[in-house]
Amino acid sequence: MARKTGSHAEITGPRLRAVARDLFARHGYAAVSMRQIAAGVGVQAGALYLYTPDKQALLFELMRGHMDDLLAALAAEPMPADPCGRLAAFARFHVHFHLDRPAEVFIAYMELRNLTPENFAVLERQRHAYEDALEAILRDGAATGAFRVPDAKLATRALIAMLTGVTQWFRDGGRLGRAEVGAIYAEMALRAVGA
Amino acid sequence: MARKTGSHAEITGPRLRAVARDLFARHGYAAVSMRQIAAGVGVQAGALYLYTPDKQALLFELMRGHMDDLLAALAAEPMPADPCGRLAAFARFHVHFHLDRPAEVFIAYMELRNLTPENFAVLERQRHAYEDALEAILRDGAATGAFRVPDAKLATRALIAMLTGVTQWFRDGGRLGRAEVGAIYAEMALRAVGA
DNA sequence: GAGTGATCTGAACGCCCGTTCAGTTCAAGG
DNA sequence: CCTTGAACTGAACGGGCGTTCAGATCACTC
Repeated sequence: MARKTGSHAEITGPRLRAVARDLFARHGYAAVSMRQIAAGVGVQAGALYLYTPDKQALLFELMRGHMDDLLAALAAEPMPADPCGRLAAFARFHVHFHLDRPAEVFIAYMELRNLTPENFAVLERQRHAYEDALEAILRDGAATGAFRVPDAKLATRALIAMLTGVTQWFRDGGRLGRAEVGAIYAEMALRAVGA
Repeated sequence: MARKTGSHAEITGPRLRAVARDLFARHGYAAVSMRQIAAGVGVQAGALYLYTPDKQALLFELMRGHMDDLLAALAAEPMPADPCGRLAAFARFHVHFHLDRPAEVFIAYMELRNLTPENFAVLERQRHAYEDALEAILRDGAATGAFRVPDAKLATRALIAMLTGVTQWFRDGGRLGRAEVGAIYAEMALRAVGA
């Protein structure tokens, strides 16, 4: 009964990843079964293994892909020369990027402990690379006197936590729009480091 | 082979909760089995049901207990009269309280989606009550002109996310001590709202 | 020292898990 | 029209899941 009309690898593959992403984000990696994912794709569980070696790879590829996108998008973001402008740009970028990908963000922050140690190490490196970009901005600003930060590493983590938190409450169609929210967060970030 | 020497309900009950807390925090609720918890307690799985009606209740009681403690501790915290002093006190309180309970904090932020809807509603009310305490400080400060916050609700969530983030990186014996970290976070919180 | 009841074991219940694979279907190429 | 092979099914594998419960054990009371 296989090979129904209109079923192709080019459709099933991406669909698998989309379904897995949404289910992992909603219920958590450990609580989602391959059979549930298969049902969402519209296929039997066995067929999933034509598109992924196992469940762990499905999770890892989702998370690594998200971090790849994040790092690439940050690199492509136009950055002003002065520390204040750069911090504001970073904050707006971070807020907008994360608001555009709520499912991926949820997974990226919640499922780290479900990665194998080797896969976890890869993600840690990527996360570190991203944090380094912000830390560099803060160190620059502290050096030029634009910012007052007692500890650049602490401030980096504090700001990222603050900015990422936006995904936990923001809903489209609410009281505030994305641009508005991004601007307010950028302003709070600047003030937090004494700009 | 039951009723070994030295086995008592007063020991097994609390021990069950401690083991469940640590395992839930480390591996996640969905990934931990009752048999694993029983092994940690030093008992067969069936015996756990003398101390909890089911796995869900175990999770819920841990989370509700944590929020009860949080709200009670906040109520008992001495608060200055002026908004700046209150915000600084709140920030230091939040950082210290959360650093003292890393396992509970992890569970409280990661396992909300594994609660039944009724249990989730209870936790939501408690979380809301806690956020309201901070929001009241920000509104007071905004009213007296001590703070500049375009949106008190947004600022509340931003600050709580920033402060709670401390648990994700702080380790005892590291470069910075608890009091130091609490002071820096308090300073960043004050600046973030334009104090 | 007999009896009681709290405490716990160990086996079982029905069910779901991730993964494998022989076999079936069918669009496309020759 | 026949062959091929990509795409998929459906059943099975061994194992773990949460929960229940009859029965065993033993500190304690009287």
